[in-house]
Amino acid sequence: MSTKERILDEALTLFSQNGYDGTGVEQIAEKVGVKAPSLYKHFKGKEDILNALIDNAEARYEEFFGSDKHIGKLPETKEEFIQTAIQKVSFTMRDPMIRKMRKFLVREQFRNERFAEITTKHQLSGIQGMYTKIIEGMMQNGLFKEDDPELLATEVTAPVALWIAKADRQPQCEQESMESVEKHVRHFCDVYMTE
Amino acid sequence: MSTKERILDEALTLFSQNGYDGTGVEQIAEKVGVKAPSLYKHFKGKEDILNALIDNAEARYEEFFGSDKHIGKLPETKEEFIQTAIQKVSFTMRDPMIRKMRKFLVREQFRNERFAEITTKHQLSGIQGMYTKIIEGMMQNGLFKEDDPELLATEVTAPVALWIAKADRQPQCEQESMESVEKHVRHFCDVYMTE
DNA sequence: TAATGAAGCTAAAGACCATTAGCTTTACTT
DNA sequence: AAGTAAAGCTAATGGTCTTTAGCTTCATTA
Repeated sequence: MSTKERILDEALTLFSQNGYDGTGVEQIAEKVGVKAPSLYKHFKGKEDILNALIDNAEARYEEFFGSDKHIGKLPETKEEFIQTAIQKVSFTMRDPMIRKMRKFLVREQFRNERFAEITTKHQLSGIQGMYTKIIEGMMQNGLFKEDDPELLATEVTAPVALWIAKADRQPQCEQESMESVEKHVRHFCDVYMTE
Repeated sequence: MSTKERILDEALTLFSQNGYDGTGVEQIAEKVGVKAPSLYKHFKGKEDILNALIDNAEARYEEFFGSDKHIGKLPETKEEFIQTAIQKVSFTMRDPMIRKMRKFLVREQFRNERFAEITTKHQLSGIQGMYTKIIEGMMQNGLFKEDDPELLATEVTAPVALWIAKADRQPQCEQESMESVEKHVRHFCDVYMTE
């Protein structure tokens, strides 16, 4: 990993922990194993690092949710739907990179319009759009009762988003959150899926 | 309003806009109409202001959700449930004080455990607890089908929380969010309420 | 081999910021 | 009327933080 990438990596870690204003360039440099002025060989300034990170966040979004590839094959049974859903949540909640990115966006979402938009994309449009398509497909296959797929996508993903946010704040609740998620998803399936 | 209260008021406004680290004591003083050193006649330091604000947030939570008073009388029809729900959301989304408090907590939730806990209370326990009791009561009155009231409370409140968060980030979406809320609540009632 | 440019370093400038010291005013109390 | 305490002010201190200037090293290339 190049120094430039290492700077971005450590900056993201620190920004997600202490926020942009709460992080000094010296801290970033120290984590990278370099003195602060050396950062300026790679970035024009502190804000340039921030902008590079948000560029990455946007690119990551496009890469992940830009095409329909990430949907994969549609679940064919209720249990398969539940299992893949839980597994996705567990991964999203625990993966260090995704976790850092999420906390970073939550912290900096009010900085300007661009941050706001990208946060909405990551937090709402992306995952809800994905589940809209999955449910739509499964509806056509007769696995879901006829209903508005977008509405159902919101209803299944929104509680999950709140529990993930809680686990980000209070990591000791991670297990508890996962249990709530499973209970919720099962209930959702009982209500909206066909037998 | 006393100077001390005015300081807290302006500090909350600025902290919700620019964050704690992004706000200088001089800015607070200027909004109050006073020079920065005068703040120290009322608070021991900048962090003391922050702590007073979080004390207020906690007190406000206890006052509002501590007793069951805030539940009021149970809705007696589907339409009444929908109307009161929408009205509560509209108020919560638009009231300037509540909005500032919410943005403040979202921004500072990772500062320490106390902030994390109070944010969870405001964002999850409070409103979900309220709806758990409302739905529970209405279930006993035969207006809701038999189900787990806590689960239903989560399912009706979580999407609302996400739309409110979106409207905080992107105020131009406020109307759109309210429409989504209404659509969602109506769908929720169609599914879980008796005829 | 000489030249070049990338990437590091030290030292320091310059801005900003929270806080303190010490003075003044004002209002209330005795 | 004298005393006192609250609440404001100016000036300044000490610290931190971002950024720049200028030097060194080293690898690559002409």
